[in-house]
Amino acid sequence: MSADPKTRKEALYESVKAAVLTLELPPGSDLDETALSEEFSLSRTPLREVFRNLAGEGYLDLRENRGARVSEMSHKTLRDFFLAAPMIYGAVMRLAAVNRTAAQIDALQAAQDGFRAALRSGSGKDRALANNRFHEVTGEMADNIYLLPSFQRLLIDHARISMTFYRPLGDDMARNVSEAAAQHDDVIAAIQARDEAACGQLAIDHWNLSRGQIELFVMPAGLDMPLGALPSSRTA
Amino acid sequence: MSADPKTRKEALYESVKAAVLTLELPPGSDLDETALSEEFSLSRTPLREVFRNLAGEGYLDLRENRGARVSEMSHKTLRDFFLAAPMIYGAVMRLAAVNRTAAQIDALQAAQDGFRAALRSGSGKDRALANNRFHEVTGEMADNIYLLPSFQRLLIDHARISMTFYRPLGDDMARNVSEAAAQHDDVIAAIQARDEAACGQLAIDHWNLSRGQIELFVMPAGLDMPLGALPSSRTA
DNA sequence: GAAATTCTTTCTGTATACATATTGTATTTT
DNA sequence: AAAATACAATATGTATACAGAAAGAATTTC
Repeated sequence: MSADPKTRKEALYESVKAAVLTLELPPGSDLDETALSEEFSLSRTPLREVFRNLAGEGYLDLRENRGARVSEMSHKTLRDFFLAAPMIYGAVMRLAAVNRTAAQIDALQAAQDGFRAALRSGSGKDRALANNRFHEVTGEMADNIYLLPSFQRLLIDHARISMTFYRPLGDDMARNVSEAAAQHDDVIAAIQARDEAACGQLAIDHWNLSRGQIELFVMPAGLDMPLGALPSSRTA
Repeated sequence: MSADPKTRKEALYESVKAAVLTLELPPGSDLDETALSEEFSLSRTPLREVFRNLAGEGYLDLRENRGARVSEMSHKTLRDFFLAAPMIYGAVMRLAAVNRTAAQIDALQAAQDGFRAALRSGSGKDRALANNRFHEVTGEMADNIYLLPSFQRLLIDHARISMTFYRPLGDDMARNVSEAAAQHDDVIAAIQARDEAACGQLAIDHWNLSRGQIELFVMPAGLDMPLGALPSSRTA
């Protein structure tokens, strides 16, 4: 483990963050202070500070006298998510087109390169993290301190929802992620061109793609089975 | 000071929060850990936890090796604020109409009673805090975990901006706050009626009233003075 | 044998001591 | 005298020890 305590805190922060986003730490799971403080060579004091930071950003829940947990996901949060996401995503994308700097475009392109690399050879977790990074950069570009907190919370659960529902299920899935990557390229171009209207439309398109994919798994097509195939309860 | 440590932490939290909202602690001012830990009979450990909570909610900024400061306000934050506020306020108001519970309506009415009481006999700080409380309740009613973080940050700086610009300057001011109170009454009625459209319109009206008042102070009418009244630099 | 209660163990919260970094001051040097 | 450097004082970050609360295990009681 690294010598510098500041680096070790950073490592803990990034580690927990990635574990939450990839569902390696599923919603509701408990975090063990003692185990983590040994793993990262930190005493409990700085470790608990990191927990509090992560709680403030929406990754963890801190319960009185009862330790830290990964923040929960429920039907309600899913509903809240679908309500809030289009508005916030649209606003962030439009602002990104207006406020982006040249350096941020490079960062966005780097994130997109990472995303495509994850598509080619990475795991589902790598893909989720790379996609998350891409959208984090758009948030930095939008550069509005009042929008960012909600946007970042949406990104957390977007990653987790995607990890839940985007499973490797053949061609449909492959086409979907490839389409998402193509949209990312369009987003970069529109942001570079400072085309606010195009960014607004791309936000909608990108959201619809994501939403459609999620809905497919939440509400799959009904099974097509002849009635007679099911034994009735009378014949028990 | 209270015996229960949990209560003392709560007291510290509320005290700093109110001081930030009322500009008693102006943006950028340093917080003294030692002084506050003595004042609230807390050791530095729990005190710093409270600081971290407040930082997560946008009240404070925590700088590495350099203590806590009240979060800054700048021309940029003011601009960010005017950009984000209408959208978020509108969304929260509409959702409040849809999701409010009966108990929350009572809480909202209580907040409004407190606001009117502050108008009659309270200080500017009391008014700002009571108004803040009213809008906090609308946020609770909206009940969307993704919108709340941004909404609450807006409320912090709305209170601080109002404290800066709404000064007791005679009849204009009195008419303005009285109008605001009347709008609050309309808001309660519309939320009670679950009238989402009316709430959306009231959000716009209420925002415009607030915005107009701020603009009056940011951009006052130019002085009307005859040219000859100004001594020219030649006559020095 | 099942339920309840008590005791033990484990974990969370707080205080304090110590290490490290920063800031202000005084001294030295040019 | 001004600037720079070294030193002292102060404040922040970390570790650890202790106190208190929750959870679990074992015993007792019905």
